[in-house]
Amino acid sequence: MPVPPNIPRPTAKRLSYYLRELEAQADLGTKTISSKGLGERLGLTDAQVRKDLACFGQFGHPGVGYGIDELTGQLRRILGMDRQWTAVVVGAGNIGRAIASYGRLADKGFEIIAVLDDDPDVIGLRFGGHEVRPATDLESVVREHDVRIGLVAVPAGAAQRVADNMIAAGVRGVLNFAPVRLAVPDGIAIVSVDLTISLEQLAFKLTLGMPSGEFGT
Amino acid sequence: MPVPPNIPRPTAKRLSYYLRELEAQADLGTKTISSKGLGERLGLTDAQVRKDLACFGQFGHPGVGYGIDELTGQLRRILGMDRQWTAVVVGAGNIGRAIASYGRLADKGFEIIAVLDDDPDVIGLRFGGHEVRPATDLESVVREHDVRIGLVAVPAGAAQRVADNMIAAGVRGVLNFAPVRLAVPDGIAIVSVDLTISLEQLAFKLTLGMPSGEFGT
DNA sequence: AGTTGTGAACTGATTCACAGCC
DNA sequence: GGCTGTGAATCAGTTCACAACT
Repeated sequence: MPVPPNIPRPTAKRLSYYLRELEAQADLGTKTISSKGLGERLGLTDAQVRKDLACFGQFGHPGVGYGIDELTGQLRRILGMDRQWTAVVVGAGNIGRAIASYGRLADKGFEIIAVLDDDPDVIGLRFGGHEVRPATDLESVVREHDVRIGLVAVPAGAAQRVADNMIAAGVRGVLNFAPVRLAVPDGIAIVSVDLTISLEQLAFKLTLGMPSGEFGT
Repeated sequence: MPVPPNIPRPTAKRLSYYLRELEAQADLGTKTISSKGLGERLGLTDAQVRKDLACFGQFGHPGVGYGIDELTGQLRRILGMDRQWTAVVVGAGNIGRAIASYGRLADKGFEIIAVLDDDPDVIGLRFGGHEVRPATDLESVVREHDVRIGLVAVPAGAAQRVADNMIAAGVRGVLNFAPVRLAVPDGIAIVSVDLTISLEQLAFKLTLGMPSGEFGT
């Protein structure tokens, strides 16, 4: 079962949540979980869970449920979490520092190769074991370590330029924390996280009294 | 036009992005924008933009487009961005510090009333003008300032407990940065941001070579 | 000509419901 | 009895296409 076929977008979003929940269950020592059980913990129907997982093969056991270790392994493989990912952070402001200091990333297979900034006052400081290097090192860092992922943690005004530089240097995917939409060429993956927008969504739910659906928000 | 009717969920998610883009355009001095223009900048079709906005009334001008100031005002009102929101941050680790120091929030109408933590080594430190207070102050802070929003910036193991405390104290919406799904009672809004999941989604796109759709990811 | 607002058609996702298996 | 996998039915969101307006 080498490459999965065409996956519905909403399914793709839920996969990571399945994995997170399965790992939590594994820590609790549970060995098996049903689509109903998994769905309940995630606010999904049992049918939804089964349909999602069935996209990739049949790893359930009728009458029993899903083996947690087995399914975890499958999901890790599907999501690409069975390999190591290399990443570079540009921007050593508040967000960049928080990322650099966030230990859990390494456990999950994301290795931060370097943290860069162009502010001379910041270069040389250390965060989470990374000494901040000059932004001009970007290209050599990416090339030498074959870095695949770039994290944009600079202010909005610099974000597009930084992303362009990353991509020019060879990065294949960008995680953007700046509050702008970045234009990227075809074939480059992008995901954005915007604190202000998350807060706005929350405020909007509050003003409306919306039902608390979760995913992707 | 007091309360809007039932809004499709995907529309609700896009609203904040419309507002962000409109504000960016306003800064550039543009006065008017068409559904096509707005859609292009956000990776949406013109029809999509019009349908979304039409949910709330008719603020477009045939042959001309949408007045940027006018539409910005409407969206601010719809999203609840015309009022001030009060928030409290619990957890003064990496993420909590980054949030406390993030100046842009105040501009957007989100006022951080206090930053709390239960670690004696951290209490008393200052971040972004906030002195970290003991976590036991939560209830009094929320009651005294009628705080509506709670930001959970603690490790996974403490997140549910902190959220429960916030809600018991009177908070109405929770923005969760911990990598767990929080259970909240009906009527409480919740939005989650999980760095690991964002990175996983990105890695997944990379392994698949998926088209770069954007929203909610 | 350019653009909005909207019903109708279409596309895609979710839920239902049940056969087959443990 | 409990559970999965899946075709069929339903539901929701998007796109189309066009009348109305400037």
